[in-house]
Order: sequence, then C-alpha cells, then structure tokens
Amino acid sequence: MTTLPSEHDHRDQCVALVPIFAHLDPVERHEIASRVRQRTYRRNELLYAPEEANHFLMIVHRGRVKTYRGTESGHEQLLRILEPGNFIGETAFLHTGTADHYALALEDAEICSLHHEDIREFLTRYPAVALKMLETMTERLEQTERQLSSYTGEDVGARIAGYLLEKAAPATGELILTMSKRDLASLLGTTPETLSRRLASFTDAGWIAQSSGGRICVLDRAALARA
Amino acid sequence: MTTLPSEHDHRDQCVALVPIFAHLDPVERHEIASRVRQRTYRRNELLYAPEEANHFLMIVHRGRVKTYRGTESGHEQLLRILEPGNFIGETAFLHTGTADHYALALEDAEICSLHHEDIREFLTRYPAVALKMLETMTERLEQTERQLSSYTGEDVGARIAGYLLEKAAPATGELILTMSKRDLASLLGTTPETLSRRLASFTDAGWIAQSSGGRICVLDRAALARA
DNA sequence: CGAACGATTGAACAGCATCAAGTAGGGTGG
DNA sequence: CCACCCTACTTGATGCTGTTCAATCGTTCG
Repeated sequence: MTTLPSEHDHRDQCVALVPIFAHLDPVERHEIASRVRQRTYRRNELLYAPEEANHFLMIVHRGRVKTYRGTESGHEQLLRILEPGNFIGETAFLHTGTADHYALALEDAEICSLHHEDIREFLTRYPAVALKMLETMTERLEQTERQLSSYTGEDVGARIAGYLLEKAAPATGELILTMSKRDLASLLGTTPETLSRRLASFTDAGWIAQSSGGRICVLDRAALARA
Repeated sequence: MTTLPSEHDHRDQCVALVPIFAHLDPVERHEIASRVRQRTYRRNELLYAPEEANHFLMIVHRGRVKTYRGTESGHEQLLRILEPGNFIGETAFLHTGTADHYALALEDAEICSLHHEDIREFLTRYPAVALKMLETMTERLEQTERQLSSYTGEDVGARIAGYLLEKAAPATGELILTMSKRDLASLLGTTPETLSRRLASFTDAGWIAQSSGGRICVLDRAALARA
C-alpha cells in the first residue's frame, strides 16, 4: 500500500523546485520529499510569530511570504519577501529554535516543511546540500548587510532610485511593484508618505512614469542613478 | 623531515580556538591545522578590499578585525568587529568569490586562513562542521536583521542605550568601549557628534558615568531602557 | 615639543516623520 | 446594480531629530 502517485509527484516537485536540492538525483530528491510535510496557508495567515518555537525549515512552493519584525514602538520593519523556492526557518539550526520575527503569507501559499531533525540528518548525509545552503545563507547575509549600509549611507531618494534601477527590466525599463507601497516603504526604511512624494517628484522630473497597478517605467536611468 | 613541533602546536591551537571546530577530536583538528596558512597583520593593515578576489576563509586568532562598507557618498558603515575565534571570508563559498566590503586589522592580528577548496573538502568530509557553520551564519544573519530593524524602528538614543545595556557587566554595570567612538557611532548608524551628545545627556541625567579610557558605568538600567 | 587625530561642544539647516484630510479603488451587502 | 465601507494611496502643513560645518580641547605618538 503506497501513497498515491500524485501526492508523490507533488512533493517531489516541491523539492525539485528548491535551488539547494536542485542538483540531487531523483532518488535522493525522492527521499527528501518523503519527509516533507505540506500545508497551504491563506492570504494574510501567519506562518509563525516571535517567541514561538519553530522546528521546521519552511520552503515556499507556491505564493509569496513576507517576513517582518515588529519593533516595540509599533513600527514594522519588512525584512524580505520570499518567492517560490526560497526558504525560512533557519532558526531550526539553532538550539534555541525560536524565531524573533513574523512570517506571513501575502497570498494563498503552499509551504513544504522539513523537521529540524530530518534536515540535520539530510545535511549530514548529503554534505553538498549543506554547502549549497551555506552559499544561500551567505548571499542573504551580504544582501542584508548591503541593505543595512544603504540605510545610513544614502538618503531616502537614493534608496528608492536604487530599488527601481535594480528591479527595472534591462531592455524596456519597466517594472511592476510586487508588493504594496506600504510594504515597499517599510523595506526601504521610510514611510508610505515619503515614498509617494519621492515617486511623484521622479515623475515630475520625467525620470519615471507611473501607471495603475503599480506599473512603473524607468525613463532616465542615468538621472535616477545620480539621485 | 617534519615541521617543527612548535609550529604545529600553534596552528592546532588556532583551530581549537574556533567554535565551529571545537568539537572535533585532536586528530581531525590536526588535519585541518595542517592546511592552515598563517599570517600576521599590522594595526590598520587591510585584509582585503571590495572587488578583490578572496579565496580564503579567514579566522582571527589574535587581535581584532573590523569589517566595514564604504558607501559611494564617502560614508563608512561599520558592519562588525571580529574577536578571536570569529571568521570572515564566507564569500569563499560563493562562486563569485569577491568581497564587497573592507576588512581591516584594528590591532596587530594573527590570522589563520583556509583555502576555499580545502574548506569545501573539509565540510564535505565533516558534515558536523558544516552544520556548526550554518548555525554561526544563522546567528549572524539574525543579528544583522536585528540591527537593521533598530535603524528604522528606534531613534538614536534608544540604540545607544540598547548597546550600553547589552555590553554592561550584569553585576557592576561597568563596561569598556572596545572601539573608538567614531566606530561605535558608525556601528549604531549615527555620527560621533550625536553619540557624544547623547552620552553627555545620559551622564547629566545620572543614568551613566563616564571616565577616561572609554570606561562607562551604567547607574540606572531602567531609565536607560525607557529611553 | 609639535603635529595629528579623536573627542567634545556650539549653531544652523534640512530632510523626513508625523499628523491630518482628502481621493480613489475594490469588495460586500442590500 | 448601486450604495456603502474599508483600505490603500496621495497630498498638505508642521515640527523635530539628527546631520553638517566649524571651532576648541585633550591626548597620543613621532
């Protein structure tokens, strides 16, 4: 009596999607997939909150998830947006095992979870996966450090301009904001009001064009970079 | 013809000092130590600069090292201070292999380096070390994220107060600043002038006492926490 | 002993947050 | 199908925190 093939397929697919498992052969992937627990979260549902014990490495299979930190003053700092293939819950590696931030589904999302102990065992057995994971963590650390220095080194205008330049399609200069302006403001370390004003001034200057649905088109890259 | 015992001892000691290698048995440690290259850096000497290829994992054996990022506007953002036992150069795991920040010796320092390929091989052979390393990277990431949210969520006074409370000895409330006030200001995302002013106001309020040599004594923890 | 650097203090400006009001869009229920 | 509401976004006016520029002082090192 085996599990239904479709279910297998689904979980295998989830694992194959994740960069850190990508290079494994089908048999190894299947082994990991067999330990995966799946669950769907609704839009605006909390995956976990601070102080909560979390013993799972959570992989986003479908949908998007945001992690953020709520400071005691009520201020909310967005940390990052997870797309399919990204994972959270690295605290699972720590002995404390409690998160210090929130994780919330931005849309209906499917999450594949691996228990703390399972993942430790896998990493021990497949060191190549551990190396991949180290690479991923290193990249995230560098990205966070970049974000950190931009907060004190550049003014708000420059951070906004930098974000637009980073996200704009190389050819057309078009981009669509993948999050609310409220969230974007938080990510860039400012307020929705200031973000709105700066975008308006960029538009007035003819550097960008805004249309509905968060569509923005970068018209003058050089000018933005100078900002 | 073997290497001199003293040299072996020295390198073994260096390896034993590092938390991620701490749990290895002497034979394994020795194996790693045999691949370690040692070098001393002088005070104010640069370990590496951005854009520079860096294929080594560098472990601080003696002395202290600071990593910082120079933004294009000339502003300098201090990222962290490394104490003996800490390591940098995780970019070695990335395929790019180029750092995007500076590393500089604050004092004369002894650094043990492991080549990129050697460390990859060790991590493959000793997965437990890879796990330890993942734990370390996770902690650093969380710490950096905390730092990030404190920049936008708390005002300068609160960040300074938080630093003092964190570093003060639990019993006596005493602490000695381990870096220049210029560097501390940078770490806290402010300027030396503002730091100086806030510390002066804390002193006036009777919450702390300052003496020469960067010695500070926290007198009123509760008041500082409220700041 | 002088030079150079770090720390401190002072004064003025400015960027940005805050508060507040108004607008637009999208979903719900009558 | 329309009226309504709730949320997101925009725009406006004001105040404040913290940076910047500048001068002074202390101290450490050559």
